[in-house]
Amino acid sequence: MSGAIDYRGLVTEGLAKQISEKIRAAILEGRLQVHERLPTEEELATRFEVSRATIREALKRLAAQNLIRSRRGPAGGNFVNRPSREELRATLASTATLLVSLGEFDLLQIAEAREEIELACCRLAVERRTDAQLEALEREIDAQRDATLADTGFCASDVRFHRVLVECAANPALEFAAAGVIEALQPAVNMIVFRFRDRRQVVGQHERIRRALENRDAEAACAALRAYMQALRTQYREAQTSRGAGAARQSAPRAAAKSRAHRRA
Amino acid sequence: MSGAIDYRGLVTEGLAKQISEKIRAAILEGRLQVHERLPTEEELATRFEVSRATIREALKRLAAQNLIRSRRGPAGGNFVNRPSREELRATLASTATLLVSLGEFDLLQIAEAREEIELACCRLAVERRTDAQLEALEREIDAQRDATLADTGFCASDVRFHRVLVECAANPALEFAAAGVIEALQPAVNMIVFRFRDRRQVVGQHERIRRALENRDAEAACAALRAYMQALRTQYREAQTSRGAGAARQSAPRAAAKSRAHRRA
DNA sequence: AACTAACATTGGTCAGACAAATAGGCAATA
DNA sequence: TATTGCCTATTTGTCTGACCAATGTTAGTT
Repeated sequence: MSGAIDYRGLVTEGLAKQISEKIRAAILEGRLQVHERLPTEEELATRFEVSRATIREALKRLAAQNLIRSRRGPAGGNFVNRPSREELRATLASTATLLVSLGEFDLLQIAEAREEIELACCRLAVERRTDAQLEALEREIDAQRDATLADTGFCASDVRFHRVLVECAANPALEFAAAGVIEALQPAVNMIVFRFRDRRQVVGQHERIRRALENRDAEAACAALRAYMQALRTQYREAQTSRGAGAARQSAPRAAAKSRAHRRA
Repeated sequence: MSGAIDYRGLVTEGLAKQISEKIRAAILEGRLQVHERLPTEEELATRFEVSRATIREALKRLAAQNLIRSRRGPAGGNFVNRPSREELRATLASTATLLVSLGEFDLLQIAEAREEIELACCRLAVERRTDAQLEALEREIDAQRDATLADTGFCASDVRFHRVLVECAANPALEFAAAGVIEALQPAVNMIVFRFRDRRQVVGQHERIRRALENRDAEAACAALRAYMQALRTQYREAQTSRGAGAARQSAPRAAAKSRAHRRA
């Protein structure tokens, strides 16, 4: 009969991977506290009965996830890291950017997701925004009014404006969810914006949003955000259609590289 | 004069890290296509003028991010990975779980974020849901009605129900944003739910949501979701207050471990 | 007391070797 | 013919042992 043997369950993964999983689990389950020091690499090698090179490969995996940091010297070693907000935001944004560059998301879908999340933020923000945040928004608006500002600088300021808007909602979890979606747009926006963006319109909508937050007027804030997103969507569509021919030329080398590549996996 | 020397720009980071960044950049910028094969470790070592061990540590960093996969043998090598949706969801959920376990997020904040995002999904879902998705929701509801289902199974089904709900919105970007926030709750919910969860109430609200999606009634769907979240919040609060004494006892060993740990960094 | 130099500890890198997996070719066998 | 066993080349996985580099400690010197 065919069910007589359990074909699965073989441990085929490398030692380094297994070890990194074990340490990772220890961190996630709290058996290793933040800022606690791991045993030295030598001792880990002894305890796991593998060589130090294998331990180091395992530790590199964790370091890549910012779960540990390492220092040399007598007081050195490998320490459990407390990931900072900024690092996590960067990780998230990088993942999201990768997804966009692989073509997993449509720009219009991202815009829709942004609209929904930022609308929620607007509703919460009118209650919770601080004066300092209002000033931060104002600073970005001022920066965006500067006609000598380069396009990349304008886009960066745009992203910062919306990041502050999300922060006004005073909900780290929502901030976390929004970070990927907002930052993922930046490179795409940068590619499009150089020709199509109407700065005055954008600044005007930013100004409307800021004023609505100041007056704690949720309706006005949402309306302004909707207008902003509507304009953004229109610009995307214009850019997409007008880039049709250029995009085909640009993507040709990639296709060639793809067929040349060894794809034996 | 003081500007004669450029004091910055010293490379203090390890070779492995620098190399992994270079390869990572090549992937993100499209110079390495998905499924394309990297040079062999030996050749990379030659080209970068480092040892193979260093190359391997660099590759491990990328492997930890699921950017590459490796296979042995003549047709083997290191290949650029196309991250699957499922892997990314797992990565996101793991990051979110870490944040929760580090106490970065309050459960009530997560609930608020979930409510906002899932409300948006409900509004979109009533227009876009498919019959297959309705059936998937129905299946989870049936599973949740089974009184013999263990608590962990009930929670898992609950998470799946809401995941399908998010999928109904037919927006991958929104799905991406929601994944972390929803899955981050699972372990916390598991810890709380064993005593406090009223299954019938949960199932009833799930049923209301499903029916509202079936009838494409956005108002009803949102109302049911709000009720679900309200109940969840109440349960959190009950659990938090009633766990006051027990939590103190549970956290004692951790505090001891913390003071015992070498925190020389 | 303050500075200096040697020392010990620990991660970072290197070199070379062998083990293990895997594809392809080749021959023996039913 | 089709299957099986075996050999070989290639590439990643792991091991060993060594030395380099950073850094806190400590003893010695001024």
